[in-house]
Amino acid sequence: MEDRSCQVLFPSSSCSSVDHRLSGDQTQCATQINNTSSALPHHNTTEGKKHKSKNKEREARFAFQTRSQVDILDDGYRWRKYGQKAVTNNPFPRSYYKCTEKGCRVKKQVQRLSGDEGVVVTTYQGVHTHPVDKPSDNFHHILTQMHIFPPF
DNA sequence: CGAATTTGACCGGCGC
DNA sequence: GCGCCGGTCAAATTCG
Repeated sequence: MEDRSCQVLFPSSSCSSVDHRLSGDQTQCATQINNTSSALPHHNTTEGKKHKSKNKEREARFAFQTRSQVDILDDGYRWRKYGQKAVTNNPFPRSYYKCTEKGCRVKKQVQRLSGDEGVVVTTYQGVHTHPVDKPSDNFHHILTQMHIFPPF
């Protein structure tokens, strides 16, 4: 376990099967508000076209722990925070990020270890479809890496 | 002015 | 069936 140069193995070509990606495009979130008469700002009654279940297959997950003081590690991609929730058994909240890349629906989860606030757990979900355009030398020492495979 | 962030609400699954 | 937990969206706000 020597630190060569803070090189992180991304799930690009390591995974055995690459057919995890959808071959078409079904999963499209067309959740758009086209009803202005709705007094309720939340979810329309006429909607309900959320294809979600059916394919319980989840994208491969890649998690690794790093020692950092900031939750936001610059890996060369731009992330947009879309949520923050506190998990039980953890004094620190978990942050949810999404890749701002067009067509790239990669999600990232950042969570601090309970007890060790110096350790940050970053979990990537999905794979990037675009290459990095920025040097990701900001990576700190990777403590542990783990590949989480979908239930099936 | 646009994009990113913040925060609260709601949904969906699971456990009891 | 209800409550809990985790995850996502969406409107408002702030930053650039």
